[in-house]
This record gives sequence, C-alpha cells and structure tokens, in this order.
Amino acid sequence: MEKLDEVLFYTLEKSIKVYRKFAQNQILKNGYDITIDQWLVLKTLQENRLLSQNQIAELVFKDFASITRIIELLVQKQYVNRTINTTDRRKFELEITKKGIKMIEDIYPIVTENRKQALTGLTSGEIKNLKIQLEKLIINCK
Amino acid sequence: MEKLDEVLFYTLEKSIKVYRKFAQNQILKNGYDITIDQWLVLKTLQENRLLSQNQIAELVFKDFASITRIIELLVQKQYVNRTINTTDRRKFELEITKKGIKMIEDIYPIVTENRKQALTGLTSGEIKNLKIQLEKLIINCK
DNA sequence: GGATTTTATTTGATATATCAATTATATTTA
DNA sequence: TAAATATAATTGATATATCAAATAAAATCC
Repeated sequence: MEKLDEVLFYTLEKSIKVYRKFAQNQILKNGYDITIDQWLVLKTLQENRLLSQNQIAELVFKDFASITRIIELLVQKQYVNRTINTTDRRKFELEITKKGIKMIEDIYPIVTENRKQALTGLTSGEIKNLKIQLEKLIINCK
Repeated sequence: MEKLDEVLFYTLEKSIKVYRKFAQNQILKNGYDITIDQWLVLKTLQENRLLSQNQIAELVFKDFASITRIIELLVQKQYVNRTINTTDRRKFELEITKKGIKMIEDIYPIVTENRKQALTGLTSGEIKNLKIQLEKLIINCK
C-alpha cells in the first residue's frame, strides 16, 4: 500500500492549504478583514455584474448553501447589494458596491505579490503545464 | 486585473475540490461511512503507530483543534484507541484498531481506482513533474 | 524547590462544506 | 387552468478550519 506522502493528491491538498494560509495571513497582516472565500465571491461579482447566487456557486465551485452564507456576510459588510429580481422573484440580483470595488482594488497588490512569491522558481512554461494538467484532472473527475 | 479563471491558484483550488467530491462520492456509493479527512488521519495512524495528536496534525497539515475533533469521531467509530501516555500525561497515545485497519484495507481498492481515474491521460513523467512543482510552491509559502 | 515558561490538548466562536428538507415562485403539462 | 414538476434560495444538522483562550502537565530557571 502506497504511503501518503508518495501520492500526488496528498501534495495537491497540502499545496492549496499552505497557499491559502499564506495568502490569508498576508491579507490580515495588511489590516484587511476579509476571508479568502469572501474575496473569491466578491472578485467574481466584480468580474460579472448582476449574477444570481446559482451562477456564482458554479463559478467558484461552492454549493448554494455556502454561497447564501458568504453573500450574507458580504452584504453585512456592505461590499455587495442584494435586490430581488423583479422578473423572477425567486432570484436575487447581486451587485458589488463601490466599497466592494475599492476593497478588491486595494487588496490587488497583495494578491499579485502572494501569487508571485508562491510561484518563485517556476518558469512560465511550467506554470502553464501545471494548469493544463490540473484541468485534465478536473475533467477526469466529472 | 487578471481574471480568476486565468489564475493557476483558481485551477488548483478547483482540482482538489472536484477530486475530493469525486472520491467522497465513490466511498459513500460503496457503502462506507467515513469522510476523506477521517480517512486521512486514520491512514496516517496505520502508517505510523503510536503518534501523538501534534504529530498527526503536522503529517496531515491540519491544526490541533481539527485533529481533536476528528480523533473523537474515529474513537467513537472504534477505528482508533486512545490511551493516556503514562510518561507524559499531557499526551495521548493513539493507535489504529483492528477494525480501523480493516476499514483502510477494505477501502484501498476504491482509493486506488479513484486516483487512477483522476490521472487518466497523464504520463508518469507529467505526474512526477506536477508533484515536484507543487512541492516547490509549498516551500515558497513558508 | 517554587515560580515561570513551554508544551499538548481542549473548548468556544465564527467561517465554510455538504446534504437533506423546506419555502416560494415559475414553468410545464394534462 | 389546476396539478405536477422544476428552479432559486434558505435553513438545520454535522464535519471541518482557524483563532484565541483555557487547562493541565512538564521542563526550565533562579
């Protein structure tokens, strides 16, 4: 039976955890009060205006229940406006606020620096290959 | 500002999530009642007898509080024995039970099949490279 | 040898993940 | 059009992640 630390998935799990912890620490250290997951949802709303919660869930590969709760916190923090969709009253229309846009912009230098530091010593070809292979893996699990 | 889906870390996050969900489903579908995280801790105890909780936390890159709670569930399910360490009474000695060993062995074919399926179409060289590059990333975040 | 510091673990609080059940609204269909 | 079905989101339950505070025991230090 193979040992855990010989297995790619073990390393995969470890790498994303280590990166997440590192990135979250950098954000907190710079005085910003937002979690990585909240940031991810907020960034999605910055890239695509007027999404429904279902659409967000798909884009960030989280489930609906998690999105409900994350949106709640983002609305509380006034980073997101939530209004009922008048044409389909089951839905909400979600839109990033000015305060939300400012947060994303303010944090952006930290985010790029985090990514840069995490990828030190990897060539752009290696990074591209990594991404391509992970995308294969994703398709295989569907 | 780069779009989320162009970023390696987004793909990394997605790949581990998709794999975890896939693997968990396969385990449930075969009638086994154990989570991926419980399995990970149990497998660690199968590979290394008589670990303390701190040592486990380090091996599976989880924090102490999570380990406390996962161990509790494994003890409840009788997969793990927990006894106080007589030489250092702050510690516990944790040992996988026969039932725990059986669980790991029973599940093993599912685990290998999951991994195999997830890595379809990747050469062993590509897999090796992936692992090496992820390990670089891990070191960069320390 | 008693006070201080360190270590191992637990507990509480809050965020997130996941599943199942529920609610409200839309759509389809008979 | 009324009944059945589908969809969007919420809520409750349980597992996990993370931080901070608390507890208990061990090690160190003066």
